Amino acid sequence: MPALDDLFQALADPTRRALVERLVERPASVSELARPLAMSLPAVMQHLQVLESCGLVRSAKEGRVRTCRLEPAVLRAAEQWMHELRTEWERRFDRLGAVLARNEITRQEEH
Amino acid sequence: MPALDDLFQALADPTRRALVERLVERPASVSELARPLAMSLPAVMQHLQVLESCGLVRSAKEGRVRTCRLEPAVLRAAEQWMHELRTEWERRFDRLGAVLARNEITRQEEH
DNA sequence: ACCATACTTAAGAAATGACTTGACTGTCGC
DNA sequence: GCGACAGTCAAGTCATTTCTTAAGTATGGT
Repeated sequence: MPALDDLFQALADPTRRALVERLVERPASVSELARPLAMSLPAVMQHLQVLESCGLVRSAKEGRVRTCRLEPAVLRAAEQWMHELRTEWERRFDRLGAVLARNEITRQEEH
Repeated sequence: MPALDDLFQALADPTRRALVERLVERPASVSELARPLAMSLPAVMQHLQVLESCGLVRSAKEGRVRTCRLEPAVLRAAEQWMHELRTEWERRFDRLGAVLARNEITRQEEH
């Protein structure tokens, strides 16, 4: 699933996670997003492009200011991938535990 | 949070996600994991090292075979990060919706 | 002892990622 | 019109990632 590639890749960078955490509060312009970050404006733009191309962020330009907003639908996909993985693992793990417990009982009964 | 850096970075690669999805079923040896993959064994080892160094996978060597198993605790951290982000966003979004609706009513009452 | 199995290590090629600076392009306010 | 502001484009640099091949180390079976 190449969508997950891009999403996880996007979230792997601390600057981009900071942008996302900032955007969760409210939409913001590019320079507003750049202000607290210790890097050039083009660098921030590149991060925003990554976030936008994986669908996490939408932006629109009005006059000379581009406003960015979060699009959480994609987050849900990743959240679900991890959730299914983890619950499936726990399901198998519990079953394994049950098997081990049963063997333990059986072994005791053999004496 | 550098732990999230490493975890998301690890999950951004489709080969590594495939390894994780394979390991969710049951523990496996290195060559067992490598068999279905179209790449050399050292490449698979490197992927496993990435998974191990972010805490997603544990492995132990017995005789000449190294057995790898999944460690889902770290998954939970990422799952939670995304979940909190998304629910916080939805909370703010709902509140915004309420404000807009109230303004709409107010505007209608003005007529 | 000998050979195959199961990794392990090291070194290097090719592609990608995360920045930088410098030069531009549009808007806004006066 | 003109300067400042908000953003954009284009190179170019440096580090990291992903994969390769080749050679080496244990371990297990006979």
